[in-house]
Amino acid sequence: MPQTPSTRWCPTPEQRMELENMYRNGLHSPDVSQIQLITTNLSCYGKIEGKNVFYWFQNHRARERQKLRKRLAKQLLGGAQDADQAMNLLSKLEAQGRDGVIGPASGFGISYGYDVHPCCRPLITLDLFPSKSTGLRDECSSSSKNSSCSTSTDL
Amino acid sequence: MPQTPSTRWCPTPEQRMELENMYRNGLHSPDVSQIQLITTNLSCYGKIEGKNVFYWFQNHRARERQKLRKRLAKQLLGGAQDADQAMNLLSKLEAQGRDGVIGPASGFGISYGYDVHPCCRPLITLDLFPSKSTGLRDECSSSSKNSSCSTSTDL
DNA sequence: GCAAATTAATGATTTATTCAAG
DNA sequence: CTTGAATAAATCATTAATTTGC
Repeated sequence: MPQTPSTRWCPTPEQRMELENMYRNGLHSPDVSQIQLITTNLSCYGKIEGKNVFYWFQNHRARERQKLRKRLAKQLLGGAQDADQAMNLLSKLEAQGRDGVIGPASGFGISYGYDVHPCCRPLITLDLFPSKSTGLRDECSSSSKNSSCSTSTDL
Repeated sequence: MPQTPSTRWCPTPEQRMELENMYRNGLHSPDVSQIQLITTNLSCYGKIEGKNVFYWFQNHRARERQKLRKRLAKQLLGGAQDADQAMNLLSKLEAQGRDGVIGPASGFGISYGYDVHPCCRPLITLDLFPSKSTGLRDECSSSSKNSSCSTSTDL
């Protein structure tokens, strides 16, 4: 390697402070002209380019969000309230389901054997969607994990 | 409210993950039999009913659509004024950077004496986000702490 | 105190999504 | 069904903190 001539931008404290202030003040996704303006103004503190600003905001958004999300996810593990108005539409569903062919009898409308087993295997890619995958991308990568689990998959 | 009378379904992380995976894999609108199958399979992770699955997909569709729509509206409408906005961001930014904005920032190299700000004044609250504010729903918006500063916004 | 080694932060790239146009 | 536009998520890579042994 020749020089490794400072391959990546390193914000000065002033630059960082300004950026953080802007973010805190509500500027989370600056558009191009805003980025240009920011860049111009921050350049007096040191070398900086538009893409640096762009990346900074992108990374900051992502990391703030991930930080926040982790906290919420770990703390909020439960929370049920509010009656479900769902019943209304559910009737529609049930009606359809009745006409359906699959379930032996167990309509999925109400009640169920709910035991919170950590037992089953991922069924993510079960063959639920037959009409989608005509080779645009590698849709169902992996998959085929169809692990029983009471699947009366008699499709 | 120590009771939370289980009025509303609360997906387990596994259930949510599975649902999101299915959605991502292209299943946006499962029909009744698919919903039945999903419900049966996910029930091993905890209590779940067909209507929950149905509503989950419905809400997820709506929510995704809203998210994206918001974004588009923000960019296209907000930037339409200058006609310069709806560009490819990065290419523009890179071009800007390559053109050299100011100079090789002489003086922020390795020495850790970050006292390099004898030039600019606070530009934190410059008028970067005047009327767009992107605050369609989240963000704190507000801002507007425009501290005079007389930034000649001469970009 | 100081550097080599290790770990944590964070800038920059790549990848996978989304809905909508064509 | 394919492609366009635009991320945000995931990942890679390099810089800064820190730990450690001397």
